Amino acid sequence: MREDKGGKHVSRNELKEQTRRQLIDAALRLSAERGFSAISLREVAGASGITPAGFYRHFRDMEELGLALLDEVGIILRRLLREARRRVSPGPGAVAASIETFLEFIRDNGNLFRLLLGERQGATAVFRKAIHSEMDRFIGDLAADLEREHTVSGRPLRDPQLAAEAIVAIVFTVGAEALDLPKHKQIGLSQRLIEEVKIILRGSLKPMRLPPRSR
Amino acid sequence: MREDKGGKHVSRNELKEQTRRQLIDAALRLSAERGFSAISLREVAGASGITPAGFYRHFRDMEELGLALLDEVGIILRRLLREARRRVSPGPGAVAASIETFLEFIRDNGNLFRLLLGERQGATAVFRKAIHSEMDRFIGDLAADLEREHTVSGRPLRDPQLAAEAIVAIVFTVGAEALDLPKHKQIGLSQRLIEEVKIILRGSLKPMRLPPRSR
DNA sequence: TATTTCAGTATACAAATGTATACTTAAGAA
DNA sequence: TTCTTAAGTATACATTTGTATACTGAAATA
Repeated sequence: MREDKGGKHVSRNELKEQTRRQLIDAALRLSAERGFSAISLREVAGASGITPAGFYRHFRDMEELGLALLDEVGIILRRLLREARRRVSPGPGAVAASIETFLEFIRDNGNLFRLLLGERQGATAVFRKAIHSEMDRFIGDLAADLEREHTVSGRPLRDPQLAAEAIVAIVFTVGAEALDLPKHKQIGLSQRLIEEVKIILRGSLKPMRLPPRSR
Repeated sequence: MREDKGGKHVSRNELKEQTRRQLIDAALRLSAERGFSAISLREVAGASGITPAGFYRHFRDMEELGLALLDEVGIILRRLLREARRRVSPGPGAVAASIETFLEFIRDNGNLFRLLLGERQGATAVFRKAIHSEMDRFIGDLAADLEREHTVSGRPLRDPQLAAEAIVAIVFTVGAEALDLPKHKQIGLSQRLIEEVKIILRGSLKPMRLPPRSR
């Protein structure tokens, strides 16, 4: 049995949960460099301080571990939107503030985002599907937010879903670039990102009613 | 030695080039399912009909093979823009036509695009860098095109580079989705894609000069 | 206290991997 | 024609991989 270092009475479930976390964290850490699909079951087990066979007490295989990681991504993404809603008051400057919040989250959870972005095409079909539904959910939530709150000078968006989709595509693409950039180079990136999101919002506004033209 | 099937006089260089192509094609074919980083040197060699050691007569390792694949991607991308310029006359409907051209190319070269998109975060740093410069080049070319040609009702774009960046992000993101979708489901996707690109172009237009407002 | 449960260990094995070495054999040069 | 070059082969080896089996010992349960 695996011993809890120093401690006494540790419930079995607690101990198991603890090991599970180690597996997840180790996988996350290892996948940062070469990507999740390139790391092996044995590596993860080793890095978590258990034997390869022990791995199977927690996950059937690496794919199942991967799905567990994706669950975490989902949680982070939802927290991200909640947080942004809490901190960012609508009005001018809201876009910039939201983007900053997003980039901050990306920095704090780099490895998770790397997983999300890196395994989007690779890996198995199950994996891809899981990632897509996570992204779709995020897009849907963002669309709802946009619909509810985003009106520029009283004009609502014509198609919040479409705008959300475009914004997410760009924000994630640029976010991925930001991930392996030294911090001082990220500033310019976030500026560009903000501009691009504004472009999308502007382009999504319902057209102004033009004053009737005299002929 | 490897024999050319049936034929007689085949120059050594020809034969080598032929094998090289087989390696490249095999790698492309194999990487379609699990992603390039998941395929082995032996697999590629085997699928090309040569022994593992023979591989080294062409590439130092898998990474070098990968870079050769990326070169091909670059060629395809440049051909894509050239073709689009040739077939699509400016004016209304140009966006839709360009997108259709793009999606067609993606379908015809699915595996190459999969490589480009799938390995964007994974793999080694060298790889990532190569992909990024390929993409940047594409963005630059597109920006030049936009600057030269895109004026909607006489209004030019404020920042073609920014618009191009946003468009490429979206087009590639959606294109990646399209890759593993049955053909009949791709139609809706291309509609959405067209809409989204239009949003960006609209949002990028230089603001109209408003008629002086009476106070 | 006696019994059961189960997270983790120890060991083993076949398969696949990247690479090194010496070789064959046809094309090309002398 | 003889000699050289080099694309591809044959073989071998140490590593790493995923997985199977029997096990240990502490926590949970009765």
